[in-house]
Amino acid sequence: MKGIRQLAEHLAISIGTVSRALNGRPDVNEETRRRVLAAAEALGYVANQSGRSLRQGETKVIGLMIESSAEAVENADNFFLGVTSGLQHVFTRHKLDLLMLPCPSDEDPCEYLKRMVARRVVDAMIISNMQRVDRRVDLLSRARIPFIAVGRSLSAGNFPWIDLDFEGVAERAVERLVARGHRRIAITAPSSEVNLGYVFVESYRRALEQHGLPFDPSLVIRVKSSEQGGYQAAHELLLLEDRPTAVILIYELMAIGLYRRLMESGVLPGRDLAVIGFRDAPRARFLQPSLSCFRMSLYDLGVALGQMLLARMPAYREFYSEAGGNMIWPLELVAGESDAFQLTEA
Amino acid sequence: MKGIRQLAEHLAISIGTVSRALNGRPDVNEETRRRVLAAAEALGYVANQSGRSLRQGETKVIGLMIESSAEAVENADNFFLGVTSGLQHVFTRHKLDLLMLPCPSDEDPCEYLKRMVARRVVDAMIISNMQRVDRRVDLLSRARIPFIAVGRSLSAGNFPWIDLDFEGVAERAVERLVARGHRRIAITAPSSEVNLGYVFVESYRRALEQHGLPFDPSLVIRVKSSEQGGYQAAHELLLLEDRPTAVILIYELMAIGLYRRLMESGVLPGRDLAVIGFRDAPRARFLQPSLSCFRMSLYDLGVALGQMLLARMPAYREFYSEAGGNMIWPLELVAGESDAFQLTEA
DNA sequence: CTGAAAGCGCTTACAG
DNA sequence: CTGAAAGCGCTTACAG
Repeated sequence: MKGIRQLAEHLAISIGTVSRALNGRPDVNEETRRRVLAAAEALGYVANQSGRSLRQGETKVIGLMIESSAEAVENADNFFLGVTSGLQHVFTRHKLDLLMLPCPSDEDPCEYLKRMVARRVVDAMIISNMQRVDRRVDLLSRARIPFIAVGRSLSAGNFPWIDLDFEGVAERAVERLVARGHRRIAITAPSSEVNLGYVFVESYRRALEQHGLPFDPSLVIRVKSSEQGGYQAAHELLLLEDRPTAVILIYELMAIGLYRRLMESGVLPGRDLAVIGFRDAPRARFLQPSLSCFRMSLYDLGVALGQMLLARMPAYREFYSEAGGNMIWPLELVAGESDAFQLTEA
Repeated sequence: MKGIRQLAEHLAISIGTVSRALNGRPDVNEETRRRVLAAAEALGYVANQSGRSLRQGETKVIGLMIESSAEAVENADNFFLGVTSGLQHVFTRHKLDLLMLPCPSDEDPCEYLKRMVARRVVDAMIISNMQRVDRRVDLLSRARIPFIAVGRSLSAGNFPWIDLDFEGVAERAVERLVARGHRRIAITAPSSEVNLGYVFVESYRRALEQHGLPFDPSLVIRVKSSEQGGYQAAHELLLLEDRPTAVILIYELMAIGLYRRLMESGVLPGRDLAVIGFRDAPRARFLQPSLSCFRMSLYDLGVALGQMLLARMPAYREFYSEAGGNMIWPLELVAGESDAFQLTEA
């Protein structure tokens, strides 16, 4: 089946009526609609998206931009696939399709986005991996493309985002460790300019302050957000003169490499060093001793992102309360054995 | 900047000339072309994709279908992000964009694909997660959409695919284990209808045969392709009456769960049980003792997939030799300590 | 309730 | 080398 014209000819009615029937317009005879739908089904007709998009000025596609940098490829823990389900749950109701736009690692993310937006392949965008200063925010704002970001950024005053509750994580982790007698608490931070690193370190600094503990820059260990980074972090940690008694990790998979390096040196997590991980990851669940970490539902985050995005789109606004511009996504502590010991005064 | 019309007005020339200049047609005055390109750049004009697609009958988009089932979300080891880079490397040359089409977990993959194809959002498709009988092959063949599959299937006589060398993996794994004195060699297989499970088990059966070993169905342990599956596999393996002395794993991350369960029972991989993993995964590199497994380049696989796909597309055929319909992708053995011991006669 | 027609933004024969 | 015009497949006021 080629186009609507062929379908109309086959039914011996006009293309206008076919279109109206297919699109559920009320002003169509029910018998006619039935015939049209049956014929479309039988002949496998589905409207050409380019034709629709061109006419309607919208594509019915939402884009999720992801970056396939070498680091991401090696280490991403399928954060996005998880979020995707939740997003689709929301979008499906409105017959919107979600497409993932992978930015090639050798292309500037902002240029890539500009190209995709200008070509009008999507009606709205979800961006993530927010940088401290992120030109994409400006780009999308100026182009008036509805968008939502997974993560805060210093860029622009006011744009919609949902970010993980790094403050809460840092606060509860520090509190928990302090309660167990720790005074020298290290933290890992990403070596890149991704904004969450800054947010996390700052939250940690404030949490220490609340407990009257000094902030020691040498305890902020900057490494790649990967298992290798975790290994490296443990390595650096072991070399510190006045070795910390606890460490808080920023990235879910770091724990695996960290454990490995610690054990090579006979340092046992949960006995010689308290470890608190970040997001609960399936891969990390098998760690021994079990890792204290924070849990969240990627699916629910996806749903929230989807709803907040649609609330910004004129065509769907009515279905969703604006619900403010942005949101801090809570994480729940999952207590493990990796920080269960009480530190005895050395 | 809205459309080509505005750009043409601004330059006081016709839209035809603007289009030709932008598309690099030779029949344009160089001075004119320069002006057009400069204005487009300055005003941020990029051709609306719907307009182009409609006129040209092609979208310049290649789709990569991925399935975001719960299992995939939990466990996929970013196979696709890795392949993506290689694909883009090939597509970029032809100004083709790669989009990932995530099939919602509650939608039938074949229906989803049908919808995407009928809407004409892509010019060609890459499909994967091939089922034993996969209706998508038929669908795409009949719709005459160029496509390539990552994986074989029993469906249809002749369609283009690249699959991993399960035969070679099974052969070399068995050979290696036999050389170390093993006679009872277990294997894990996926519990689903995914075709690679069948291929792998059959290859294993043949490899045993070559060494005069009997095929014992109880040594084929069917579990989910995940870490949890690996844990489960170890559990079942330990319960076997005549316990095997070696096991070959089908999925990269299984090793993590398997190690965990073995160690809980005081069974040490590489001493009490020989283990050979499948694809080398970053996460598995930290296993202790180090895992013998097979390595491949996802990037190179992506390049090969991209080239083979373009060879099937009339518009790009000339740049690529057809190079046969399909291909077995080799994997290289990475020897570790998990199977390094010689089995002494019990 | 239905049909005829316009037009979304582009590219491309066709004239000149 | 450039312009005017047709037409890709749709949807949607507008008549009737």
